[in-house]
Amino acid sequence: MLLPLPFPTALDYLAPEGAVSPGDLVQVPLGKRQETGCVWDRESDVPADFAPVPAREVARTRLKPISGKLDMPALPGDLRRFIAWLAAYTLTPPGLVLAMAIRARHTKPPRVVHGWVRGTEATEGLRMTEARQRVMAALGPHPATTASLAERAGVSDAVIRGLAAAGALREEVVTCDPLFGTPDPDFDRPRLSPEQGEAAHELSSAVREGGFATILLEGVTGSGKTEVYFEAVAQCLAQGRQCLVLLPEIALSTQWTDRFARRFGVQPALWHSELGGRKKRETWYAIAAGRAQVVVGARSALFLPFPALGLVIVDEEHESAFKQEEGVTYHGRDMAIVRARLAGIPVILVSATPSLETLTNVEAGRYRHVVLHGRHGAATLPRVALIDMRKAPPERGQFLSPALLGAMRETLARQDQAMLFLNRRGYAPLTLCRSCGHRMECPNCSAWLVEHRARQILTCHHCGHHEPLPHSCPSCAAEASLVPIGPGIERVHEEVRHHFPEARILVMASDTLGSPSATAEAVRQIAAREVDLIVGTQIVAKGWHFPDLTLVGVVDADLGLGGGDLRAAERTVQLLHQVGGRAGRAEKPGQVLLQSYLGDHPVMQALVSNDYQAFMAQEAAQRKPGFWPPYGRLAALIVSADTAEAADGLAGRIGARAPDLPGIQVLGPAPAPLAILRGRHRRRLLLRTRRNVAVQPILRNWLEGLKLTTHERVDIDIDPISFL
DNA sequence: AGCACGCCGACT
DNA sequence: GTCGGCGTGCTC
Repeated sequence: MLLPLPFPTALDYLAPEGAVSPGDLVQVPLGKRQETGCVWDRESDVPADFAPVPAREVARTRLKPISGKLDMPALPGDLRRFIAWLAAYTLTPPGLVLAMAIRARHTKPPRVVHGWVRGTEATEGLRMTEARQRVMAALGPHPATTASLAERAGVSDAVIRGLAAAGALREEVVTCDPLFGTPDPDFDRPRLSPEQGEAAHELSSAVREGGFATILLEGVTGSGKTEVYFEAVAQCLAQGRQCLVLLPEIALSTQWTDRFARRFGVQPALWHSELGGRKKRETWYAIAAGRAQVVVGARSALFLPFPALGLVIVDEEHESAFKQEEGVTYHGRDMAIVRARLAGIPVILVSATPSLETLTNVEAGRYRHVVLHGRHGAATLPRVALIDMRKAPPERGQFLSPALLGAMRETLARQDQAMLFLNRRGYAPLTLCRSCGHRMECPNCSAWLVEHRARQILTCHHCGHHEPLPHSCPSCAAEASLVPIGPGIERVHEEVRHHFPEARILVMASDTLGSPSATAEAVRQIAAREVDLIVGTQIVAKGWHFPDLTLVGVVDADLGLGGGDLRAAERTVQLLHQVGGRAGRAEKPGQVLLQSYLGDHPVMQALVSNDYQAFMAQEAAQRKPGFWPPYGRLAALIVSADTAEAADGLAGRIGARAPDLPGIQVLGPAPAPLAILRGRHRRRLLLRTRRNVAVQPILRNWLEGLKLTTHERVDIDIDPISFL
C-alpha cells in the first residue's frame, strides 16, 4: 500500500482475498488516523532502474486490515509504474509522487448530475396545462437537468416537480457530461500544404501503429505546427483513445484552446494548478472515466489517471518552464517521454527552436524528426537586425535608441502595431543611493529589490518581500538620493509614452495582467487592433497570433546572457527567436530589432543570420569536451541552513565525503547564486558524470548515513536547469 | 505529513 | 510541583 506521505517505502496491510487489486484507492488506518492509499503491487510497480529502498518485512500479526475500498476508479498500471519510476529517478519518496496523482481528487466522488427523461406514466390522465405541455415538448433523447429543462420550456421548476410526481417524468443520471464534450476528429479538417500534409501523415501513422516512439516536430514560428499535430490528435480520437497535450504555461493559452475548439468542435479539458475545488475534482473524474478525451495541461497533468492514453504532445518542448523547481523536481518534457514509454505510446515534441538535448537525441537516432520549412500562407520570416548600442546609444537616462524609436515611428505611421520586449518586470531592477552607494537589498534573499512605481514599493522577486519606497537612504539618511538604475518594463512604458503621447499603449506583464482572463482580454485587444504599441515581458513571447504586428523591438537583447548559466546562450536565442516570431505573421512582412552591446556575440549573430542550426552546432561543440549536458549528466545538491556558518559546516561535511570515482566529478561546495533565499543560507554542490552513468546510486551512497538536524536540509535536483 | 513521546526551562 | 517549548522517531 502506497500512502501519499513521505515514507521511504510502501506499507503492508491485510485485505481479504480478492477484495482489492493493484491501483485501487482505499482507506487504511495509520497510527490513530485514517489515510487514503493506493494498492501497490511490488512486482510490477517498483522499477529496477535506480535501486530504490527495499521494503522491510513486518510480522504478519502486526499488520492492520484495510478499512475499506473507495468507490472510485483505480489508478491505471502505466500511471503507477510512472509514479514509481519518477520517484526513483528524482530520489523522492514515492508517496510524495503519488500525492501529486491523487491530491486533486480528494476522497469525495463528484456530485452526480440527474436529468429528466419521459416517464413511464402516460400523460392522458393528467391535466395537461400549457406549461406542462411545453415541458414535455422540450424533452430530448438525453436527460436534461431541472434548470436547463425549465429554461427551455420557460416554466419554473415547480411544473417539473409536478410532472415528476405524476410519473410523467423520470429521473436519470446524466451520462453525457456537459462539461466535457466529445471532440469530433472530422469537425473542421484543415487544408494543409503538401509539406504539412506529409508531416501530419507521418505523425498520424505513428499514432495508428501505436507503440513507443519519440518524434520531434520542428518548424519555424508560423509554419502551422499546431494544425499538423492536431491531425495526430484526430487520429488518436478516431481510435477512441485519450490524448494529453502539455503546454508550458497553460493558464495563458486561451488562443490555443479556441483553436482546438474550431478544429474539433468542443473545448478540451483543461488541467493546471490554478484549477480549483469542484472543477478540478470533476475534471479528474472525467479523465479517469475516459469522458474527457483531450486534456491540455501544465506538467502536473502527467499524473492524471488516463485509462486509455494514446498520445502525448509536448508543445514548446525547449521551454524551461517545464522544469518543476519546487518540491518534487522533475522536467515535464523528459517525464512526458517516460510516461509515453511506460504506456507504450508515441510522444511528439514540438518546437521552432528545439533544445540541444532533443536535437542530440535526434542526431543519435533515438528520436524521429519531422520538419516544416515554410511559413504558412503568404507570411514570410521577419527580418532581424542588430542595433549596436555602443555606436548609437540612447539619450542619457533613456533606454530606447534613436534607431529603434525611428522604426517605431515608421511602423505607427503605416498604421501597423509595434511591440517592445523586455524580460524584466517593475520600474528599475536596482535602487542605489547617490551619496553613499547603498543598494536596496532584500532582507531575506541575496537579491536586489525591484522598484514597482505604480504601487510605490520595492519588492523582492524571489520571496515576495516588499516595503514602501523610502524617501531617504536607510544607510546614510541622505534625502532624495535614491536613484533607479536600469530599466524595467514600467520605465520603458514611461519612455514610450513620452515619445508617443498619442499612441494607445498596452503593458503586458504577468503581474499587471494577473488572471488568465485579463491576459485573454489583452490578447483580444491587440488582435482586434485596439492598441498601437505593446510593451511586454516574457508573456508576449507566447505563441500569440497578431496579424497587424510588424515590428518587434528587443530593448535589452543581452539580458539573459549574464550569470554563468550553462544554458544562458541557448535560452536567449530561443526566447528572442520566439519573441521575434510575433512579427509579420500575416501578409505584412515583419521586422525585428535587437538592441545589444554585444553585437559580436554568437547569440546575436545567430539571431541576425537566422541560422539556429549553426548556433546549436557551436553550442554542442562547447559542451561536449567537458561532458556538460546533454553529453554528460548533472545533479545539484542544494545545502541549506538558517545561518551562514551552519550552511558552510554542512556543505563542508558533505563535500568531504564526496565520491571519488572515475568518470565523475564533484564541483563545489560554493555559495548558491542566490546565497540567501527566503532567509535560508544556501550552498551548492554539483555532481557531473558521463552520460552512461546513473547518478542516483552515487547520490544515495554519498548521502547515506548523513545526519541532519531539523534546521539543515539537502535538496537534490536531478538534471538541474536553473542554477539559482 | 501528523502525532506521541520525552527532555528541558518558566510559571499559576 | 506542572505547563509547554521543540527535537526525535514512528506509522504496516
